[in-house]
Amino acid sequence: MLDSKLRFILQRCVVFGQAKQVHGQLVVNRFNHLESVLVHQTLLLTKEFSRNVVNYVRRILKGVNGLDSFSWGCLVRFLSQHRKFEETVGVYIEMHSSGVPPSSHAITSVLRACGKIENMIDGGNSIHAQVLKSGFCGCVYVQTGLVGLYSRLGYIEMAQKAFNDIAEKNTVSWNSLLHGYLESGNLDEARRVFDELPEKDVVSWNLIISSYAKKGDMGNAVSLFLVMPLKSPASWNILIGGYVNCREMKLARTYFDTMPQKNSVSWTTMISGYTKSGDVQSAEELFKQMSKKDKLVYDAMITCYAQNGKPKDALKLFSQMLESNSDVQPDEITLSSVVAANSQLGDTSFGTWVESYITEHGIKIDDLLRTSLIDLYMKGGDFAKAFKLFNDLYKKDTVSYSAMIMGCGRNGMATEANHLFIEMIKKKIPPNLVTFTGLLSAYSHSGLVQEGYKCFKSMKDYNLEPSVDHYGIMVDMLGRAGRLEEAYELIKSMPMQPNAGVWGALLLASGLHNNVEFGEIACSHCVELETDPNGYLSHLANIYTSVGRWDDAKNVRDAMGEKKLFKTLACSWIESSV
DNA sequence: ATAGGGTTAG
Repeated sequence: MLDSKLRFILQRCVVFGQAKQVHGQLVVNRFNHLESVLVHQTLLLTKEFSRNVVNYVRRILKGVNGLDSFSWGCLVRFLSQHRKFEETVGVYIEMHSSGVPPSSHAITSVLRACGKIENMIDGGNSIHAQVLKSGFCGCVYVQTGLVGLYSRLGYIEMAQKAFNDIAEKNTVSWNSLLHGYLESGNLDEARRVFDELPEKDVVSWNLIISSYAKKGDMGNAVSLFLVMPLKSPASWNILIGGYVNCREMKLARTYFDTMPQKNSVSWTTMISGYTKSGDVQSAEELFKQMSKKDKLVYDAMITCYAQNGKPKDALKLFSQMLESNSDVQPDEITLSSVVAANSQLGDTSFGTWVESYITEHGIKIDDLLRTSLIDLYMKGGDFAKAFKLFNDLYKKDTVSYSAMIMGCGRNGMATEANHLFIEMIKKKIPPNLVTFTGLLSAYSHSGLVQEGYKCFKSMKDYNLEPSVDHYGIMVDMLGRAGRLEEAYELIKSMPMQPNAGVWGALLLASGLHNNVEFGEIACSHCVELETDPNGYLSHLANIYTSVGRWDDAKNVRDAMGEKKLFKTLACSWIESSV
């Protein structure tokens, strides 16, 4: 009787944020057995993740005498719900080694966490073994947790086996299996499971629809969407996401505008869609309309600016994010975009700021953030720092190698670039177009034409088709070396239309070697391709001057600013060059 | 159990 009254009072107190005072009273009055209620209530009422709450609960758990399976389970579940998966596993292990038997909540939560961590199959297996010993092997929730674990880690046969063992399967069990087939890419089998599913709920529908949407099969996605009996906001968001992936922003917008209950996922999806299609203005409009902005929306908008050549706007928004006293705090994802923005501005000093910010706020530096820092330091010429960060990478990949090689390329460090390239090939890390941009510019800056040529030719060995930019670098390299004829031949052999950059490289080289013939050809193309031709024309005029053709130089200078005149000039040059 | 944010070139 007393207990139930106390329980009630306790709950009210926690609601009013007085957990700590109540806890003191409990200890003084030796009502320690009620501490688990306190833990439970505290965690239940904590909607946002809070480090303080976790520390507080852990302190209580450490102080509790005797086994409190329930409280530990609450904490494990809390961590898992807030996506702190490594910590979930850590606390579970701590609980286990304290001799506390796991509750079913603890098991399902830790299984979920294992499924979200890469290479956690061993951990998952040992928990599976514990389940078999624990007496929870007949519990649907735990068994379903096992299906989910194997599904997420990609062991679909194991998932199917765990599923078969469930005596009374519920919809969640079915959905977990469905998820497994979708993850393994077996859409046909997934569809079979879906069709067999006795009581489809909104998640079953969302799962199958999202797999069609991910594949870009919007026809199937929409027709299922239309017939599903009850739509959740997620259903709408899945469709919007599907259209975003197909770059069908108009259609995405139609669904976004018609959906009855937009949530912040809907807004973020739209903003990142506009980011990818370069429509900063539409993204900005949506962002401004949003009333309650969460961290992910801020991230999306900062990235939008950073990826669309507006690094200053990215930084402005970032400082707004820091100033707002709400609960949006930057993390490693925010910072990777912010660092990228600073790289564009060439502000290396920012690196120092970020690094101290990271230490102060306990943000973990992951490989993506590290890669953006590498780029920042390489651009700023702080090679020692960049190489240190590079060596600290947990897993070096195409992007991080390319960032290094690009940095070497910019700074004419051909030996280092080549060394890095050989290393990545040895490690079977596939190079991409960016890698070769870096490599070629390294050779170009060092005047290593032979090596550059070989490198350019080798692109096809990696199934890479050189882009306009690669041709541009090659033309620049050959041209600087005085091999203008070859450069011109290369341009003529291009499978795509040369752009102003390519012709500009030839023009520049013609200037370096006072070559009128190629200078005229190159200039005429540049003039055709660009709206403002004066820079090119002045280059050409200089070439004429350098060979003593004063009249021609004067003609060209007169033509500057007069569209008609240079058009006629351009025509005559093109004719004469054919 | 389903839906949203990140790094390398131009």
